[in-house]
Amino acid sequence: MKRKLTLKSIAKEMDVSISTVSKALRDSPEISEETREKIKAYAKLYNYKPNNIALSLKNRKTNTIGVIIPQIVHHFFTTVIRGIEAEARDHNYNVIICLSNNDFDKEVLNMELLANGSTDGFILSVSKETMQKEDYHHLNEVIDQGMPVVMFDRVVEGISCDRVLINDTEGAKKGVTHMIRTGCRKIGIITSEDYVSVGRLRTEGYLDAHDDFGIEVDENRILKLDNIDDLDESAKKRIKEFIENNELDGLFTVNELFAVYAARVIAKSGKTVPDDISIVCFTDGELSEHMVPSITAVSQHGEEMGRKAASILINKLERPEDETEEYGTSYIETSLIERESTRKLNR
Amino acid sequence: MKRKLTLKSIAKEMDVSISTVSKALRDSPEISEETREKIKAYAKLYNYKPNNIALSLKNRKTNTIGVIIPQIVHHFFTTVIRGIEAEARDHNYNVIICLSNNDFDKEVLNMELLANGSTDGFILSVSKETMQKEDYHHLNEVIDQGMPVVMFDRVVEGISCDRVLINDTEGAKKGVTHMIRTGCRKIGIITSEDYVSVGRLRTEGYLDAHDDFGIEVDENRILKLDNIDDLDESAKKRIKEFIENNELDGLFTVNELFAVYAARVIAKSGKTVPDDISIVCFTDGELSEHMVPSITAVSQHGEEMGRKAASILINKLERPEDETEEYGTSYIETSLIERESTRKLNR
DNA sequence: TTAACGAACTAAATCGATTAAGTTAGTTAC
DNA sequence: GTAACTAACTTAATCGATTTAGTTCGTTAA
Repeated sequence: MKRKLTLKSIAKEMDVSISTVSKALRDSPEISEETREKIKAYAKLYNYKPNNIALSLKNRKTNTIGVIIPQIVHHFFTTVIRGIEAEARDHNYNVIICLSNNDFDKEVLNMELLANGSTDGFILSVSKETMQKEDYHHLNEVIDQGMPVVMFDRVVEGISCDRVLINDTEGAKKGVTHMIRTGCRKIGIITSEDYVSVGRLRTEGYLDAHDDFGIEVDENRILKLDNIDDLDESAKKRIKEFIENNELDGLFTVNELFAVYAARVIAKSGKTVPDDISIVCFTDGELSEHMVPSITAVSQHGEEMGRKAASILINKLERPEDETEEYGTSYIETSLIERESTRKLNR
Repeated sequence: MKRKLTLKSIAKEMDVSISTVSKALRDSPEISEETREKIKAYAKLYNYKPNNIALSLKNRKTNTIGVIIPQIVHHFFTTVIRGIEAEARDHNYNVIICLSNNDFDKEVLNMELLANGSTDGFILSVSKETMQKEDYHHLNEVIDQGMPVVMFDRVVEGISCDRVLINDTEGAKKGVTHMIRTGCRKIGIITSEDYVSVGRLRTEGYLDAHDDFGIEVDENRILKLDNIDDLDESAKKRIKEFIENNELDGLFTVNELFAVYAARVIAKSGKTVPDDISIVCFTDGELSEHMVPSITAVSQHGEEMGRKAASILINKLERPEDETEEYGTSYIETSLIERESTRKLNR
């Protein structure tokens, strides 16, 4: 086992001072050509790499972005991370990912941990528990210390930070409009209670689409579930009843899981998709792509979202003196991915 | 914006030396009860937290585990990460996740980055490109510097490190045996070329199961694809032909994607699952769970695997003087999750 | 009376890097 | 001949923490 090279060890070996080594490696004109070349050759030969920890301490800059997300298992988040990673790499930043598992305490813990010198800023999607508690002291604390924060997807109001969102209303409207255009007139929606922002906004899009075509909305065709993240037994039961008790010819769901389970209920009831009933879901993931029939989906463009969030954060980090105290909200456009669960549009 | 507290700023404020503050906060008996309490009260009031970077530099220990994985989009990896996180948290370690995107250069880059002071050790699953290149200099380098490494799932030989694997052969055997027991006699397998270790081992399990029951294996029923990670067009084509040209009553696949696509081909051909043909796949994920019909799967117990890998690594980190140079391989048992794609066993 | 001791601190080294502020020796200018 | 200048270094401060090795002063023992 060989010990890692340091400036000190090189200096000793080459019989010069530490600063000479440092300057030589950074091509300072203060050091003679000859000495410079000699030191650089030695460093290269033994593969010297500066210690990042020491650099971070000295520079009070880590060049690292902290990402805190509720769960990684969601395909959407993995695409967002990919976007963040890509943008970060382009600007020489590293990315540290921490999972909150939708747990408030863990979110706080992770932030405190990373805030103590490990990162320069944060990109985060707040956990469900945090939203319910409405306790944002940990966010305010890091912001107060001068660390920029960018929230995405699940954002809360009243925090001094930038936001990146998808246009939920517009996206839902696109999906529902597509069903209307392809002949559906009795479209149901499986969404969340209004206190979950994405649920509320997507429900709005559903209503907007109907409005545009002058179609009356039947309140019975709106199912609001508590939990938008999981598909538990009670949700399954309510979805089953909802589909059995409504004569639907179209169904919009705010996530993939609801759509997949609904498709299962529909298949068992002997109806076919899309002939008897069309399905469109929010979120483009593996499930909707691979199901039989595959499900038409409103894509959230997670990668683009990640890139955007990272780009905003890095921008703030690079010019910290732009303390204009101005925060913006960026919207990522959605797009409809037509698959087998909807009829073809006759143009 | 308020600046972060440091020992220095506290010392100045309280008119004592830095070391007094440090000692007081660590409850050293060298400091009088009175001073200690005063300093601790102040630190608590203003929420002092030591700077991790400074601690890491001083202690030459980061208490951080670096995790390098090919892709996060795989449900399996997300479960492994959850296990690593859980075990790490229990032992006061942090986890940094880096994605290699199956790219050799990125794997090397990530390792070098993290090795320069950011982590104490590594848990990794090598990228496909690395396996093909058989270039492990980056692994040997960090190991040479005294950083312990634990490989999981996709491991390579000839590296001085511990390994955590699932019992691939046993798992495949379980799946195939289940089909044989439920009456299948013409079972096909969609696997990878033998150079991908998991593919080779799972094929072995398939053969073993047949052996046990004295059933002859027809070579035509074995399909070996190049790429086990994606389902590209050429893979789709070969799977389609494979199923159409074989009179199968059972199908085992080494991943979910192959199974899902096969199910689609089978459905289109008018046959039904499991009545005409049973399906079992390796890897328990969201796809197999939610498909209609849902697919019986060999679960890899990713979380357990992550915990095990982290536990081994942390153990090495905590007692570095156990330089016995002995490395072991741990196996995680698989289990069969019976779903709708196989017939029920008559007991 | 004074050496010895201990309580309660402080000073300084250290981790590994960067960099402003010296230092030394040789060259140039007048 | 010497002041001024410069090339090529070195010293030392700094980032924020810990820790070993002092320091100071009051108390105790002989």
